[in-house]
Amino acid sequence: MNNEIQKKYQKRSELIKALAHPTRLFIIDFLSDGEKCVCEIVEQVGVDISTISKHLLVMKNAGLVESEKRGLNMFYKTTCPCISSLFDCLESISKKD
Amino acid sequence: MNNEIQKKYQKRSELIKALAHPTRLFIIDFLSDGEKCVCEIVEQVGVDISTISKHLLVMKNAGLVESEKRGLNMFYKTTCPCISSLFDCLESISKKD
DNA sequence: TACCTACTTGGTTAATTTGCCAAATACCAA
DNA sequence: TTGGTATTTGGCAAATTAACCAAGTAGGTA
Repeated sequence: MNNEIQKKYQKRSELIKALAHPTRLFIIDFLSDGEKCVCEIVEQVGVDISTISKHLLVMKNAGLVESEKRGLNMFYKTTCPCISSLFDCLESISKKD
Repeated sequence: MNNEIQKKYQKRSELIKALAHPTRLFIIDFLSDGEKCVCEIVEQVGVDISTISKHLLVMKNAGLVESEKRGLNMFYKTTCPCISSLFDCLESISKKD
């Protein structure tokens, strides 16, 4: 792999890594019916708020979600409607087991 | 997240993790025009053959590729034609930067 | 101001992943 | 059987990731 090719797949893998965690996948699904604030996500997932905040940062850095502060709350929403079709593909692989 | 939900996203993340490495993504693309033996992959990627072998095992365990031995060679091919559409989705996110 | 709530960041530890080398295995040919 | 090629497996060190707690920051309210 030359340098340019390497860079292409590096970038692609960074995006995929940002999805590659059960909690982050759950959050993506949870956000699919509209934006949520951090405390709503924490309530659903049931881990420490700092852990959720870091997961959200990972996804934000990857461009998967975006956030907006209103009052005391930080609201997160997905940036990409195509994500769900991606999961359809993944599910079809899973079913082969 | 209750136990069943947890399990669902756990499984999904395992599949995604199997994709989440530049070398493995390259291999998936490289296999898209037909099966290849391990030494052909090694030649393209340029890392140790044991490293490639382990990457292939990760993808095989996830159901992303399958293998067949013929003579001295082990041939690998993808199991899922939908993978490339998945990458189209990912690229559309990447371009937002 | 002082205090409260919502969230982020820093720091530590444990677990997981990766890559290389060396050794083992599988198949083929002389 | 001896040896050679292709691949896998074991083992180890380095790098990365994840979870928690504690401390810090931002905005709202009394």
